Amino acid sequence: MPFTYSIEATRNLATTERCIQDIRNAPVRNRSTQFQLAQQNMLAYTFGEVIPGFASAGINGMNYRDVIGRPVENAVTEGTHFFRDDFRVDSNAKAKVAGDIFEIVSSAVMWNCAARWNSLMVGEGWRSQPRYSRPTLSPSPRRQVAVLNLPRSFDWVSLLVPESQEVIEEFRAGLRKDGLGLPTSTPDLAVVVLPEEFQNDEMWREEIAGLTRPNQILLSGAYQRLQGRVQPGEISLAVAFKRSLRSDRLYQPLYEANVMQLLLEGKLGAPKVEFEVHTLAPEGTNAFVTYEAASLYGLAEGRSAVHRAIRELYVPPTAADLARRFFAFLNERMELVNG
Amino acid sequence: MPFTYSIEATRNLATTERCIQDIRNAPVRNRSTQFQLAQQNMLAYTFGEVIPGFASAGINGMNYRDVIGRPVENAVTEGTHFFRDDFRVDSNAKAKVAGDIFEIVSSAVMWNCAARWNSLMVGEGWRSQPRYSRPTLSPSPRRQVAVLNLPRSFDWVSLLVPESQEVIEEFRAGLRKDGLGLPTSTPDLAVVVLPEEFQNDEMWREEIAGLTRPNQILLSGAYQRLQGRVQPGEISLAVAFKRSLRSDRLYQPLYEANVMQLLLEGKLGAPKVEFEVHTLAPEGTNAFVTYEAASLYGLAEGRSAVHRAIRELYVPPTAADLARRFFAFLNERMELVNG
DNA sequence: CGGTCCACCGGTGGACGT
DNA sequence: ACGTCCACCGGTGGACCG
Repeated sequence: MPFTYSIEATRNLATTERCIQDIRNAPVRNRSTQFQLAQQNMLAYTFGEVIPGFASAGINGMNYRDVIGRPVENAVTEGTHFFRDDFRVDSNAKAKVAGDIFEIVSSAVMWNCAARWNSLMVGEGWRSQPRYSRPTLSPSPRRQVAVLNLPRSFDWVSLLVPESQEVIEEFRAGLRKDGLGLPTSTPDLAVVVLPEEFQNDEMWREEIAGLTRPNQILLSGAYQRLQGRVQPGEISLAVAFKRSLRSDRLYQPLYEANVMQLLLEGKLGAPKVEFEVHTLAPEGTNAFVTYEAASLYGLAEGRSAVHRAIRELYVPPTAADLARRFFAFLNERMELVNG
Repeated sequence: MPFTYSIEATRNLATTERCIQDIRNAPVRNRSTQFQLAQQNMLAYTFGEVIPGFASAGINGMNYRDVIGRPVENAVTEGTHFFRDDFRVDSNAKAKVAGDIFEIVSSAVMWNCAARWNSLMVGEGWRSQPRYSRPTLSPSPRRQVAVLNLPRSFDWVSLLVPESQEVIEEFRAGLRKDGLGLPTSTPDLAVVVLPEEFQNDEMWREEIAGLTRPNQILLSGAYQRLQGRVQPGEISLAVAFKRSLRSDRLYQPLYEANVMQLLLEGKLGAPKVEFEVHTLAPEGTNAFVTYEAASLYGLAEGRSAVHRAIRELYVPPTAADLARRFFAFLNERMELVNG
């Protein structure tokens, strides 16, 4: 499965494995979709043997926006090849798939970073290909992490150990008496401290070679292994991925960060909740200003150590930059965990 | 200008007044748009002599979703008439225009409600056509209101009197020292107490007959008259309009309501900030749950009188329902203003 | 008049439940 | 198989600025 479109590779695909599915004779009720962008097949096609940042220097250092755009590009090439002038997909289809791909590929990059990091933490040394500078934090198996790409409809509270969930539940019970609530949703990705019971599992130290369907399932299902096993202070990082920004599309992360900070810092005594937003097209500077907003919870309490709700709006230039930055983050943040 | 498409009316339009503008020979840079939905012309065409809720019984009681959909429907009819098979607009064009139309038409309905309300408040009695039940609050010129459809890029803080803006500025200055901020944006619409200097102006008591271009300008520019003249406690209602909902598109109002509550209630001593969301297609019940969220500011302070950030998610069945509900709101809320 | 910015939302691929 | 739900974002018309 090639990163660069290959007519030979495409020809060898079973129709169910193709990036474009012709559904003109099996339409979805109430939709006019003629061709589907089979997003999981697209990932397997373009990234089946490639994880950016852990591939060739050419890909690791390639403009990340172009890397992320490649699956749709390849799919359109395939669709045009098979269906010529009949082929058409709505811009909203590309938008949806491009967004999911940015999230899934970035999660995979961070998954491999975590694998490499964990391998160092258990005393296996620092892998050298491709080369990243070795973190300086003193290794400890207790400082391993898990990268969790969280699914649609998720509630990040379900990651927490039962005792912590109960604290939140009691708090909510009080609110419910007044017809109020404080629903939680989710960031796209969470980095958590690897619970003790998994610290000898090799799977958390294995870099994946590509986003084959089995590896997609491994990464997208990883969260299930950790539900109910994370301490409030062990949610080390939350990330929202937005391929491009619009001024009205900035607020789900901003709001969720505020809620996480109220519950984790305010009710559960956790240290600062690190929540960041990644994008490839910020479209102006307004978003950077919006994300300077102070965390409302800290403000209202009149605390001295008020901080931003969103720690940073990050625009990864290349996959290698994303990886380097994540290693640096781990090197700093994991010092909080007793080695 | 007919609510129902009329080939005769269309024929009499100058090309600059048409709902569809052919820009194939004058394309916008970096866009592939062939035909523009001229939204202001569309409003003038379909609502030039009609304000729903203040029109015929047929329109006032018509499904509001259909009312709001009419301008795009008429425009597509026009485009098909003039350009046959060449005519095409992207779904995102319809989406943008439909959203703005929902906002502008709903603002016009509420503008006329305010006019009728104000006329009662200055002692002119209760207009009877079309019939709405007479509010019971005792009339006072000081209880007049202004309905402000706020523009893109607006900052609601600019409505406040200078002294209040200064309080907020000082608060922000303190935050800036730590590299923090608390930027404000805006609801789509604000209902404010009419400042004393305007309480004899007739314009605030005049119902408009339709959304002709001059009337569009009157309504969209009204906010300029009140900037710097509103007391913190006089922002009576904030509204966000969202024609349809998606789970990720709920949060700008939710966040902005929280910020307004922190600043107006917390820093400026205003009573409860009423912020609501209107939609025509909630798509499930999830949004109702999301909007049960307690206001974070009140929560953190541990106050007794905690309330929701968003008071209600409202789905107007008809324009008459929207009008009735707004009259009822004014009847209740304006009691806070000394008569 | 051209370029930039703003905030609009509907069409989507996949997960899940019946 | 089918229906419902979820959260993805890019193409827009107009305001504003130089």
